[in-house]
Amino acid sequence: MIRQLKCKNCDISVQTIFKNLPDVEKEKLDLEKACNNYKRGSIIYHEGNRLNGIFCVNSGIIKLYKTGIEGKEQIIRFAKQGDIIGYRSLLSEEVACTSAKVIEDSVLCFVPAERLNYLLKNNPDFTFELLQMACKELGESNSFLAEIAQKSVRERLAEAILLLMSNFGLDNDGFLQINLTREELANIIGTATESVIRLLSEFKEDKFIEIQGRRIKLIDTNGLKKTANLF
Amino acid sequence: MIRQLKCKNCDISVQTIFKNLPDVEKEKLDLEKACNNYKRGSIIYHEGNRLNGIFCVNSGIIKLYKTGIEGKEQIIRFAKQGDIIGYRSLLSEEVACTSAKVIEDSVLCFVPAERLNYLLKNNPDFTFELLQMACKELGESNSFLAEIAQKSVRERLAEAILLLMSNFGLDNDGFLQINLTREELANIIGTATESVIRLLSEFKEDKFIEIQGRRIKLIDTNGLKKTANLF
DNA sequence: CGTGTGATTGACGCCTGTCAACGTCTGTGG
DNA sequence: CCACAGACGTTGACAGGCGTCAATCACACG
Repeated sequence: MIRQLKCKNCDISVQTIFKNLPDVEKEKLDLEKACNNYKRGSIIYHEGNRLNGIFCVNSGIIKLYKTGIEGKEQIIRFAKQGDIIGYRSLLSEEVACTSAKVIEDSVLCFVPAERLNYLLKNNPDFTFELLQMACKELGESNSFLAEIAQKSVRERLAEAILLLMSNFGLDNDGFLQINLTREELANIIGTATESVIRLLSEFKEDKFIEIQGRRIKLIDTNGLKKTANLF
Repeated sequence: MIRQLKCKNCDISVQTIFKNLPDVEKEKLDLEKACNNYKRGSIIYHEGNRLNGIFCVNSGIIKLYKTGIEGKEQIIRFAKQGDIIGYRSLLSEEVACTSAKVIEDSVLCFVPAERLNYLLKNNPDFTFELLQMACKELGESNSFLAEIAQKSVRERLAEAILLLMSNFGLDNDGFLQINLTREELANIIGTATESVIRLLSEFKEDKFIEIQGRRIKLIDTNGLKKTANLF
């Protein structure tokens, strides 16, 4: 447990779903929520768990994934500063359809289900914003589905790298601001680790990227776009 | 244009998202909505269109799909009696991310955006139900994503047939109550038409199904479940 | 220094997409 | 009523993308 963060003063650059709540609601929220540190590798919740609240990401990166045949992970999405996780299961009143694992040390604020339900009942604007968020996520999920179903592994990897760029950005040296293992990259696009390794080497030869361990430096995004069949 | 259907008396067996609205709201809805007949093959809206309302399916079947490279369709989902379509784009304030095409003659009720927004603003319960629906759909989309990314074409086809069964049911003779072309089946699971044809023949030889033109009769659902790696 | 995790490379072969040819059926127009 | 076009279904041949297996290397950590 770290010092309690105050929603009212929450100064993270990316705003959260709670940003438009009146101050009085934020204060009530502060009284009930719990903020915690999570180390890389920690599991926030497992697929099949029944959640009793949602988590708001104050810092760090979480991966949400489903476990398929023989334990192979399929990464569904990432959550970073300002995102919330667990809301889908809670709202649809189903058990969690993904597991959530920390891939970069994180601080998460836990909001109990009762408080969320209270907000939903008494703040129509809040509910509407959540609805909008869910619809956006649904659109992304649908797009991703079509990509995976129709494109080759090479195209998908190029596109995944571009997506990671637009989600997490580049640092001053042009490196992706998220570092994944080869296996995690493979689990985003649904392929084998070895395939990712071979294709990354090809992208390097094609001068699209440079590689330093897990860090990927973007050199030629247009080349990647062409490879991914995007225009 | 067919005779106006009345939400208040809407007697379709599957209830719609509007079911819990107070009668007074249903009456207002009736004054503004427009009901129409659509023939097989009609396009309701195209990917990229900006929608100015949503459609409620009174009867028939609609397919929602994205168009990929070289015009290849990827079917995202089907909508049948009681479902609504177009709400995702409208709520997220984006252009339509799919096209909607009639695959079985349909009657659709069109609800203008202004009326929907009015309902969202004044009926918190309605908004919440919509939120729940979006979250459920998101869960399905995520599951489907993992299936497609990780399973072989054979497994996916078996699973798709089972999904169609649970969505549309069987008639008295055990036939799926939805008839798709081989190409449409292929576009659900992201494969080539020829592959679907070959695999359907195999499933027939394995005594999982029987085939009469486009109609598929389920014989051994457990066999299909095993083939799909489901338990 | 041993252990474990992750990265890499090579060999191998099957699944599956593509291309081409042909059959079947339906609706349309002469 | 027949010819024809067009959509859909089927089958075969073929190649190559990509998954799998196995061996080796690199690196961190206790």
